[in-house]
Amino acid sequence: MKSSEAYQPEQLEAKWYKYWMEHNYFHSEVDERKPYTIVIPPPNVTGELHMGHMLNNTIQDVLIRRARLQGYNACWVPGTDHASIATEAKVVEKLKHEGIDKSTISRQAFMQHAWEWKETYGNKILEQLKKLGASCDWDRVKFTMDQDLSESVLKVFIDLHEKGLIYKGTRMVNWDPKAQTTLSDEEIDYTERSGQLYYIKYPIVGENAFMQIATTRPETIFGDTALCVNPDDERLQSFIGKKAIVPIVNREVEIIADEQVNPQFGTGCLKITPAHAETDYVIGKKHDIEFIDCLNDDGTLNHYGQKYEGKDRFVVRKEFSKALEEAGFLLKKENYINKVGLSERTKVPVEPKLSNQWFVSMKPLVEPAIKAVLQDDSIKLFPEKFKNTYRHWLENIKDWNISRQLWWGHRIPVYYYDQNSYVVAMTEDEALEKAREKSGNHDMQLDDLQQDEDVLDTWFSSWLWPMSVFDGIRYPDNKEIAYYYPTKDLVTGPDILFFWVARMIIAGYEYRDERPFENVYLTGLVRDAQRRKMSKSLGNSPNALALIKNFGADGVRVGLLLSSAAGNDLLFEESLCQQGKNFANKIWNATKLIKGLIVDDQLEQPDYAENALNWFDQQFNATLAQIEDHYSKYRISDALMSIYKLIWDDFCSWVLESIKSTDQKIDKTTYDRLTGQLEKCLLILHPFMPFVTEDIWHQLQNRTKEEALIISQYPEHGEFDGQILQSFNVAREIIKGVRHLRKEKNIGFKKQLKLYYLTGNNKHPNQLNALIEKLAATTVPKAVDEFPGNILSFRVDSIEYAVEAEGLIDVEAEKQKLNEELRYYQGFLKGVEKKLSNDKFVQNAPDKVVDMEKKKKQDTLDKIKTIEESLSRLEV
RNA sequence: GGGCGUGUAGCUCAGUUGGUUCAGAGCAUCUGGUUUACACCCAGAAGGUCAGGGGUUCGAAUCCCUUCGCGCCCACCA
Repeated sequence: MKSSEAYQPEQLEAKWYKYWMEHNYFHSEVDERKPYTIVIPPPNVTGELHMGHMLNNTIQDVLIRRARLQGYNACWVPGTDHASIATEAKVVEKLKHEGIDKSTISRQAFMQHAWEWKETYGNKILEQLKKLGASCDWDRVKFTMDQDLSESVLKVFIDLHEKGLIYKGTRMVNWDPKAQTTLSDEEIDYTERSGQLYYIKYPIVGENAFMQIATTRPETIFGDTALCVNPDDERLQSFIGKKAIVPIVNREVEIIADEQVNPQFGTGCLKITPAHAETDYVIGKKHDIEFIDCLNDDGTLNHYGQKYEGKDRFVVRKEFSKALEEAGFLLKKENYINKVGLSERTKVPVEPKLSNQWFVSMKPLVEPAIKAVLQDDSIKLFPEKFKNTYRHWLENIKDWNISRQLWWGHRIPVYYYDQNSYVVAMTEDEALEKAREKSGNHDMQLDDLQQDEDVLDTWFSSWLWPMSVFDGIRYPDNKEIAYYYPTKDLVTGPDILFFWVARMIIAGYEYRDERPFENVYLTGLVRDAQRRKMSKSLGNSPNALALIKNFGADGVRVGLLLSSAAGNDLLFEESLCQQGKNFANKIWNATKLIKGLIVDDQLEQPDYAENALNWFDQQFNATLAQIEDHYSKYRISDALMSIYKLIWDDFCSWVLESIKSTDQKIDKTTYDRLTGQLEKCLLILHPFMPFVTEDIWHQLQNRTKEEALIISQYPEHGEFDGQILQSFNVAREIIKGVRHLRKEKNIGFKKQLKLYYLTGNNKHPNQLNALIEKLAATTVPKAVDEFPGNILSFRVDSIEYAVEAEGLIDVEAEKQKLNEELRYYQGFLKGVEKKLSNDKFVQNAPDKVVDMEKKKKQDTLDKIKTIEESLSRLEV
């Protein structure tokens, strides 16, 4: 059966991946070659391969495989991120299923469960990457909580602390009541939610009057400690300095004034809840207002909530607003759309909360990061448009809250020896030593030390990744970091430009005084055909492994890359992968054709074969130059498209069709050159489709393991002969012209046609006659002074060609067609002449452009002439 | 609210400093084709007022203004 001979990726891919691994081709060690390093954006250790990973890692693999072929010492370091909050959430969930509540077990016990989880599931995503063909150096797998990386993290914490850049402070932070930890600003998604704006009366003390306030969060009324109006608000000025009573709570609070209050919004009067809102906090601080925190860490109300104590904030909102209404304090409710910050991980609304946390002062660190990207281009962003976002963030950078109230992660290396005094140290022993010295109490014991309960933000380890994977933090002078750093390319999504990319740059300059990478390729998001984000809840995210199974890794890789310019979102459809798979099949079959040829030493090389092969050599070089240009601009999909067309159109449709013979016999010269050309195609395609190319590479010749494609040599792009390309284009147009006539007049391909062209025009590529004869199925193009009677003509450039067409000519139709053509060119000529007779044009336009216009005029005149001649022939 | 970006064929996008015959590619579509690499294919064709309007210029998809549409980032008003 034919179908069984089609390309079957599944077993082949497994076979070749194993082969590469067995021969250690992915492994890199320091040597005298130039390094080309990529560190993987470490996926979450809990993660599973999704479309975003596929895209992103395919691009990295393309870059690293190409570098390897170009003779660089290519090193792609894989690894995973401990992802503290995400992983901890999963482990908590798992324990819950087993009937274990996190709060009932010790930190130590929890960590044991978490590590078990990591050991069991942590390598899943890396195994999936192998299926995709990722040529990572698997001897170098790193995990952000490995011993060496953890020590690096602590070392940096200690160092920054010594530099005075880490401090502990009370700030309004984002609190996730479900995970019960703080979040950084970047870990919050704002979404619009329809809620209600409650208008509430606050009676004035000693008067029969009241203030109106508008709030979306009546449950925070228990924390109200002031009311505030704008000092310039004439309507409300008279209330300033008076006291109001918080309804139901019955607390007397002062009415103060501050410019921050917007008189236009709501009632113009703001209730101040300093412990539960950013603005209120600022105003509260400024006016020295009492802080009342009425919420528990889990989002329920505390004793300040009176009878609502223990109830969730949203339950209280409902119940308490009802109570206000019943007591006559609620004036009205309005529907109101406001933006609510949701925790990225747990999806619950974030609660602003006053909290004592660790921070990094960022301002003193950012200068080199601004310079590198925005001034001297030592780090390039692709696409460039992200520079703006990057600039904006860095120039307005805020201090980084790095403490998280979690267990899974790097525990903060701070040890308290009394309420307010602490030391920072790598180990307990070191801490003890320092604490004894600092306190003067030399009898202090380990038990007297209390380590900070919090762990560090995940990104506090990720920002060191390009250095820590080579152990460049602990040992700044080690050979590996000196060799592999700075890395070459970073491929990641724009969503973590601040989280991660910018911070890596900051850390790179702070700790090595050097950029962590040269180029940052920011991929777009993978969306579905309706432009929706891929998500589990929508169920629109295809299963990555199933895709690979259906279309082959090569097919999926190509499918993803064909339509994904840097920074552009990718609208994923399976048909893209189908296109990729079809391409693999195409090359597979081209190989089958070539392998099926029978070399006959007696045969001479036919002219048409030489024509085609000569042309393809030039075409290959010209295309390769284009491809290199695309790569240099990180236009990966354009590079792929160029290769796709080179192989499919140029090699298969033109070269193979040219050399094909009915008896499958072929001369040695042609055969050798043909396989050579296919091999060059395989080399440049290999980064995109590693499996099928490696397989064919070995099919074409019996190669030793040292000759594997993956470590072979990338072709240099040489000069190319424009003349050869130009002549071939003319020949190709002639062939297409004949084919077009055949189609139009319904002339079968098997009928050989007599082909003429008018003498007097010496541009016809005589040397390609054999090729034309073969591919257009005509006689050898014959130069004549005048065409014979019954012909159909067409023009290539300004050369007129004709095939004999006895009995096929509809004179009227031909005339009509020619007249249409004539009208078009006459109009065109008019335009050109008008331009040329415009003095201003001739004066102002560069000579080159004017000459071009003159040539245009001449060409058009020539064309008109031939058309008129054709017409006059028809008149006879 | 502040900032950035974007609108080109049915879809996804190229289109360098304004200047070749510049309006392009891939996919999808239409027409014809199958004993001999591939129907996961071959050959041929059709598709656009470059979002609308105005301006600068000898010349505008490209530069400027404006209207409309879309997207992203930042800050957030209780």
